[in-house]
Amino acid sequence: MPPQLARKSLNTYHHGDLRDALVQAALREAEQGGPEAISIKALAKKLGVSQPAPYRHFADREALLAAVTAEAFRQFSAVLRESIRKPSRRSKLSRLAQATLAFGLRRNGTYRLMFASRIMACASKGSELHNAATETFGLVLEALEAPAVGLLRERHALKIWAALHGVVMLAEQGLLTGQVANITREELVEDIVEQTKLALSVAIKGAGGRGARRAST
Amino acid sequence: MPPQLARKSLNTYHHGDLRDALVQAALREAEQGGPEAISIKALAKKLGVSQPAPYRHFADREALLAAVTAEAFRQFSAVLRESIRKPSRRSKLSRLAQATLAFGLRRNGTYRLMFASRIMACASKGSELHNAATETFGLVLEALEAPAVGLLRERHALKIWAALHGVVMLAEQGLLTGQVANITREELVEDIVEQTKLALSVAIKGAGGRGARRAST
DNA sequence: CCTTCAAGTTATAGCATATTACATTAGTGC
DNA sequence: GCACTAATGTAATATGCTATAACTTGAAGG
Repeated sequence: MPPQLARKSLNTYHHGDLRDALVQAALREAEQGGPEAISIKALAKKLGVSQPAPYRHFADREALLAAVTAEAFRQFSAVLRESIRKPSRRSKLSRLAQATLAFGLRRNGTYRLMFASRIMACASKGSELHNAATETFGLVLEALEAPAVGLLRERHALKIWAALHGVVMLAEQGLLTGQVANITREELVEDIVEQTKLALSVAIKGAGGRGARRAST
Repeated sequence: MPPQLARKSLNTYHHGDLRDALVQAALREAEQGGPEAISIKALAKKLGVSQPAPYRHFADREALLAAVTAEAFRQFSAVLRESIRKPSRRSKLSRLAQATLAFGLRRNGTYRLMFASRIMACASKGSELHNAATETFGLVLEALEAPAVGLLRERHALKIWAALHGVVMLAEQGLLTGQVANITREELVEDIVEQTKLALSVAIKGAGGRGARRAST
């Protein structure tokens, strides 16, 4: 069932739910060609409306991209949440990390929409987009499942979050393959997971009951 | 001295060195607004030539971006090389890591050109661009200055390379600020450096003379 | 019924990429 | 010196995208 048939009636002048249809169609476009593949004109044509019609729902292309990116974050969150939900012999952190890698590679266009476009940088703090992104990060915190206090835990969540992000981006750019080592991306991610666990355990032991300011010195 | 005056004579029909002037001017543009700020038309106007003139030197916009990105990598390499050259009480790895962060934030447009655009992904293996990027990664390997064998060393270089990359990107997107912790980006980077050193030392001890397949299990 | 408003439409302006055909200059062989 | 040729520039133009302005349609409420 094509989405444009989801309009209220078949011969209407009005589309019915153009706003949502635009977001969904744009997400499909981004899936293939990334953020730059999203074209207002092309979307309008595909949905059978005139070019200026989308501007009734979004002030400009940026606004559409923001909405699409927020939706992408929600889908990403759902995938991550699912990865840490069901029990497994592997740790939550490992599952979330591998799920992140898989999402970043298989749905790379969507991933780039979230992390490699200028949209997030422009999102204000309370915006729908910023909230969706923050919620995603919350899942990393959850997956860490460490007996660490808030600050230490968040610190390590940030580190592994950044590292995973870096692996996905570099892998997609061909900067990981073709090196001396024939290490797979999955192995590298698993390595990062182990390294995080190690560092966290050392930090907990080292900091003890102190203020947990630093792991070294 | 404006760069367009570097032409061979003042009243010539031909520019003299349009190709290089385009790359330099484009890099300046990217410095401000990132890859998307590079416009063939605007560059031509700024350099005082007609719009199609640049197409004599670059097949299309992509080709220009590739050349500009390669130049950006060379500049990035120079900065990193300088950071690990002069002696200091801080470790080479720490200096390179902080230099990467500083470059990524202060010259973010250039940084995004290198790491957040689709150009690298399209670069073939022997291309000027790919070579420039690979050389940059070589500096990370060099900065690691560990008594580790090639494979283990490269593995950890990849991990810290990815993590630094992730920190820069997330920081620029505002996904690091506004969390519970008031940790600065510099502290986070230093933390990553320490974590890498820790993991590397453990891996060396743990793997010993074995094949160094894994750090765990 | 008929007013009103949200959500469409056509028409158009402006800007960017890229191509084609033509013009000019620099360098080379004679 | 001079003609030829290749490199490098120009003008004109086609195409595609964003965005705005002015007009039209249809549904919903008084």
